[in-house]
This record gives sequence, structure tokens and C-alpha cells, in this order.
Amino acid sequence: MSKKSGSEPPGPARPDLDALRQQLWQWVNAIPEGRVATYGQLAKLAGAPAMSRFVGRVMSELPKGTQLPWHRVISGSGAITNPNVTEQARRLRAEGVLVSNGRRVSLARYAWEP
DNA sequence: TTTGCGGCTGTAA
DNA sequence: CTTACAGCCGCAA
Repeated sequence: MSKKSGSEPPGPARPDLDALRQQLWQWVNAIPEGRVATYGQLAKLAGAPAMSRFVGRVMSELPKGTQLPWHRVISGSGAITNPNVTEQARRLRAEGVLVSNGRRVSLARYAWEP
């Protein structure tokens, strides 16, 4: 039996973040080379428009040798907000994305439209 | 329990 | 450009 006595609502009282995470991985993996997507965009695509921050969380929790193109995910203002901005900028440049001022990316030019 | 912060986003001033 | 407020989730203090 549960520790709590009967005050627990049946079924998932909160949204399935685990499933959401899976969706997120899927969308991130779908970002083509040389293109970028924003946290809010991915959150919206995954069906949770207000979970942009969770997207950043998921990205930061990715394993080191991940195959996921996390570097193609930037903020809605077109800036790299990742603590590891250097590595992300390096990877983006490696696929032809112009990164200005060390952290700026033109969304008008590189934004990915699914 | 509350508070604060983080790979966020929008709107407003 | 900046600050502020409002939303959302997980985690550490």
C-alpha cells in the first residue's frame, strides 16, 4: 500500500515529462545540419509550449557522447545561452553556421522550419 | 516547507 | 540595450 492514505488522485496528476523528454530527443534529432531550432520551438513541437526551460534541462542532462545535435538548439533571441558556448559555437561553425560575436546566430537565416 | 536558480519565453516599460 | 513580471519544471539549500 501507499504511504499516503487515500488522498492521492488516481492516474498521472502531472504531465508525463518522461514521454515529453522522448519527444524532445526526437525533434532535436530531426534538426538538419546547418540549421538551428529554439528551446521554445522544440517545446511547442513536443506539445508543451511553456516547457522551454525544461528543454534546456533535458539538453544539459544529455550524455557526453550523445549523438543528439544539441548544439543546434539555441535561445529564441538567436543567442547561444549554453554555459559551454565555445564548444557549441565551434560545432555550429563546423557545419557552416555563422556565429557572430561568439554567441549570436541569425535565426532569419538558419532557423529550421519542420 | 519555502526559496532561488538554471543552456527559456513572451510581454511591457 | 536593460529591468521587471509571469509561466513551467527539477534540484539543491
